[in-house]
Amino acid sequence: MLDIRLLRHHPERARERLASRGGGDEAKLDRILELDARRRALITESEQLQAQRKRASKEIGALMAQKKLEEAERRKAETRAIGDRIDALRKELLQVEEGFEELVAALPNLPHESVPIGPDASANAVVRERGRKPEFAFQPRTHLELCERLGLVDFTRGAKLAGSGFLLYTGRGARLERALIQFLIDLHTREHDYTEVSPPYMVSRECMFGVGQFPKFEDQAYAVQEGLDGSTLGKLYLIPTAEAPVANIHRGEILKESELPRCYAAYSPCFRAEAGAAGVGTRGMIRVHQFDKVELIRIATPETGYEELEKLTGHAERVLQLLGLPYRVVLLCTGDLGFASAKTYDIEVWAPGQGQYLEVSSCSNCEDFQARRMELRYKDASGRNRFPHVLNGSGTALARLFVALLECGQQPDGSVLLPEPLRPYYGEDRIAAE
RNA sequence: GGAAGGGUGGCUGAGCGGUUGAAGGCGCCUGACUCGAAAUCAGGUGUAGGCGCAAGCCUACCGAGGGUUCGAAUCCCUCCCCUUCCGCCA
Repeated sequence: MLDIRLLRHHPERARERLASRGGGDEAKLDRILELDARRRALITESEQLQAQRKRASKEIGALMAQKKLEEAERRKAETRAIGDRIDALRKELLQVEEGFEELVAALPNLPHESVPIGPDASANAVVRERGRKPEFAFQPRTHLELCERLGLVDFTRGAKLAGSGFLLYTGRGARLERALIQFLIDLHTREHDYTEVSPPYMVSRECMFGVGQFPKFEDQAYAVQEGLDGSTLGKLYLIPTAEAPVANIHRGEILKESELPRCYAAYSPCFRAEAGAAGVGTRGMIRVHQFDKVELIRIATPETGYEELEKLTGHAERVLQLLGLPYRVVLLCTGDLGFASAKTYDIEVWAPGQGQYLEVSSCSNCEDFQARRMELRYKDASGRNRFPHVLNGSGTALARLFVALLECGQQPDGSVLLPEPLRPYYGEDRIAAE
């Protein structure tokens, strides 16, 4: 949620920044400002009347105490009229506020100045590339072939169980997945500064609103229904990312500045309906309805928000460095930026079987956009309550990491050599060909 | 799921229709006393919104939402959460 004061005092800046996203949201500004003015006028008027009524009520109380009942009755009748007027104003205020809030909540975050301006992914900037792409003396196989030959994932039966887009990891594939989760959590909690948390995999709509997932992307979420009657449908949602529960851990709280930054690492499965994405790149495990991910969250002061973003991105990169996977870091342009984010780095890993980079992490500073939505604040040194910056990044998504590990580590004999740091977790140095 | 009891400020705990944003205590901050500290004494100590250059003024908030009333922390209704007991259950 954007700060209404910012919109009020610097509408031109807001208009320009919103326009840079290319979503046309700047067109809503005039209406928002109009509703804001009306809203404040209504508040002022009704509060003046309330003050008047409050005074009158006290006087009536005094009259009653003095047994001046007749006069008290007369005053009651007068005061009732004030009450009626207040009710009418409040009713209008409620309506105005509803429309106002709906519009403000629908505005995306303002891109940071350092974000390149552009309409879509083609304007993203590659910030750095690391690692050497492996060269093969043979035709590298795709992860699909490797999974099949090594018996790591049963795509057919996965689809039988829940439809296309659901995976059944089997045998050594399931073990590798589990090893990766363990490896990632250990990395972020031991070498980095994260506290491990294990959140609910369903959250309330308040949480979904808090991170900016709702209302805009409601069609991308799986809604859960409890029991037979349907009365609970829409109360809980399967999380599309652990960001949804974890960023909300402190919703509605006032943290102490000395407690910042708060850093959490969480493993969770992620559920995404991917409505409208059917048919496009849906084969294999690159785009699925359920995948595992380790998510990193940092809650920091606004002063340190952007340092924290670099740090967070570095933590996610460390994963790929340790696993010896070639990757690049991409700075998203204004048009490609997520709804809640002010600045995002995507980390893409090289997948030789695909001949392309796959996004395995997205590290964002949402500034105070989410904090506002979830009423998360902190008390600064001078005792003032402020909204902190909330950052999130994948550290990292697993299905695609799995793909890159297989495709990069494949050997001429069809086995897959695992990177050194992963071996203790997996228990062997390779996935041998059968 | 059933029954009972609860949800009041940073904590504890009164209030049960009127001048209560909320007694008392604890904590915290400032000052006095002290060489210093403790103890003691005095004062202060919530959040949000509106108006105002500011000082400040006003409004709302006692789990959430509605209702009754001139007036609600106090009365009524609905919902949520917590505790205990019972049931069910991984």
